[in-house]
Amino acid sequence: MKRTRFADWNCSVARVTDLLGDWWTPLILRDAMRGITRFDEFHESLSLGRNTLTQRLERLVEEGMMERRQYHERPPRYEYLLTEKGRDFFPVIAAMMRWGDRWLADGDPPLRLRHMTCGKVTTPTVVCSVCGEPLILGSVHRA
Amino acid sequence: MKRTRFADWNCSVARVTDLLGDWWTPLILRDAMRGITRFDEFHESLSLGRNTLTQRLERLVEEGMMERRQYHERPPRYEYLLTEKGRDFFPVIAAMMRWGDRWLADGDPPLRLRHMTCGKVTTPTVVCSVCGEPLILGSVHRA
DNA sequence: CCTGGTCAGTTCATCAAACGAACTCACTTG
DNA sequence: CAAGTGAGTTCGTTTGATGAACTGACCAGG
Repeated sequence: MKRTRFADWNCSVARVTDLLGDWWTPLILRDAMRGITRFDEFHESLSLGRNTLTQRLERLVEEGMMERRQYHERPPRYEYLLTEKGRDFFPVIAAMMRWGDRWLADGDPPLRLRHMTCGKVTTPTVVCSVCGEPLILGSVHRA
Repeated sequence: MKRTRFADWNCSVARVTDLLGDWWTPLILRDAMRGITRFDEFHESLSLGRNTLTQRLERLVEEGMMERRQYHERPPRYEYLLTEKGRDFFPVIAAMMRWGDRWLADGDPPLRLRHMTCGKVTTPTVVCSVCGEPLILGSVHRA
């Protein structure tokens, strides 16, 4: 029995989950956002099966979130770089970090972020694009 | 062989992924945020196996993201309500929607959100908590 | 030349967990 | 009584992760 697919659901969350709702893909993306590009680096960082890593990287390339760039000719060697589409997933990762820091951290969060523009230690905050107020559950409804 | 666990990783994204990075949990949370509370409603909405739904709801209760509230005594009947911890996951879902709307939608996004405070159709935006500028990959680094 | 190391996969056997159907139990309703 | 509802539980099958090993194409050094 094939795993349930959500790609055709008329719902963004379902479609995102279909693409990225597995154990490894968010972590691969996080690593890619940290600058990791090569198969071995991903493998070392995450310690997942090589077949699983291969498959996930392929999927991310297929979906246009990563591209392969050849960095060595013989033998052909590729690195995996985030596309715009892949980089644009950063706010999701940031929101996850925010939630995890608040609710799953034992003490200090594992990692603090500094916003380079204002120089301050920052907390990713999801806000309304129009008025800038933080969006919380209950403050939005279907348009 | 037991699935790799990330709960002890010193990394928020990994911990969040350990808890929520499975196929169904984000969708269950989305449905809960839409107001669904009962076992049958979840089951109907998502069409997943009843055992899988049971297990996921249990996990969410264990993790303190949902609580069971008895709404009928004989036989005992429970509904599943989001806690503060569960509601605070909304920005992650919103960020996923934002990304999905932009990159996975064929035409119009399936769902537009209206922000009740300002009354406008809104786009969830992840910003710096200090200066309010949108956070994109590359604009933050480790503090 | 050979050997060993590196890199990026590929293969394979095993097992956990999803899947989907059916079942179970305790009620309620007609 | 039978049928329906709701919330699980059980069970057999299949999928896909896991972890180890293998493979092939190089390169470097002896």
